[in-house]
Amino acid sequence: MTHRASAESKSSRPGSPLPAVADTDIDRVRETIITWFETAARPLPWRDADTTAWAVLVSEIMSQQTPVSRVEPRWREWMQKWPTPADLAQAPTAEVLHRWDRLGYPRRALRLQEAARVIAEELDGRVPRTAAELEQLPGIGSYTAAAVASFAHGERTTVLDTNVRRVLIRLFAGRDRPTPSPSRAETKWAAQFVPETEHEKWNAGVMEFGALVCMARNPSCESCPLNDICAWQKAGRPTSAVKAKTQKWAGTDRQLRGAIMDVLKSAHEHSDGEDNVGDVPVDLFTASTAEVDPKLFDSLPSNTSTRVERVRDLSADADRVSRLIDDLVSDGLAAREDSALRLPG
DNA sequence: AACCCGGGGTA
DNA sequence: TACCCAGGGTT
Repeated sequence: MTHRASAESKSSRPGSPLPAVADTDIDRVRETIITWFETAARPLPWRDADTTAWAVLVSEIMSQQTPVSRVEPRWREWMQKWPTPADLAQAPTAEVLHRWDRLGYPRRALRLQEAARVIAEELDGRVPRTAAELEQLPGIGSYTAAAVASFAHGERTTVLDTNVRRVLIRLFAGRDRPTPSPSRAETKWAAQFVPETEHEKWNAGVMEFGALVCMARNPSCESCPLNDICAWQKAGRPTSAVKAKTQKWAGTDRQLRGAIMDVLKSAHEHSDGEDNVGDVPVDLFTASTAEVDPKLFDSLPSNTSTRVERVRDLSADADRVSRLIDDLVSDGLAAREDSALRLPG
């Protein structure tokens, strides 16, 4: 009980109040989560004791909005190819995007390289140690800064990802899911759970608990070691009336852009060690979508034709394709001089 | 606060 | 189909 109550006013609208939490419950939850984590944690490679801060940072960027199972193989390849910030800083951007593969949100790869350049060129190759400093780097927001500071450097931060938010909201607010984005009040509220010692175990543990027990969809409440104090359980596990709105995908620029990136990466892969690809894929797009010499496909990988057809299927409008390609160039996703669009040879 | 940014697995 | 996933950035 006590004076902890005031972290929340009536500010966070749809979610309503974050309740005061009794000290006994805080102790119970900390102890339970940390104990559970010590036996149930997945053996993720970036949790190994000898993992560098840089490698931890890469794992966190890759994991943004991306399931861990898909990240692991890419992360292993990256860390073998570019073990230090200086290595990634010097890599051709086209190759960086290619090795990002299909993890999604390729801007993350660009920003990771930008961050690598800042670290290599301005910070003497050292990953910043505090969350405040980390957050100054491109592509690193409040979550990633807190996570890297905690997991790589042992700083006592409040790591608040979607898992942590869901676990705490269920346990103490009795709701099934958190609001779309955390308020400052929620971050402050969540901070009270982070213990003085073993804070890395808490941060990693409560995240893991959300991923393996208190999942968004079919949570394992039957085997949950905290279901006796869970406010959501006591309330009968109600579901939110308001459903999160999901973005359209089919037919959007987003889908078309992804298809274009797919072709560019395919062509880049084929261009390794050769010099005959040039900017053919771009010509395929910017030329009339109605008429393309089939011989152009001869110099490309066998599946490029299929990929280009996919782009055509998504848009019969050549201007739209051109515009998206221009956007990709201006966004740096296909830098002309750096070679994703104008392919290396 | 609202919106944009990929892609794949799953119910 | 809709939802979910170790979020961040822009307007």
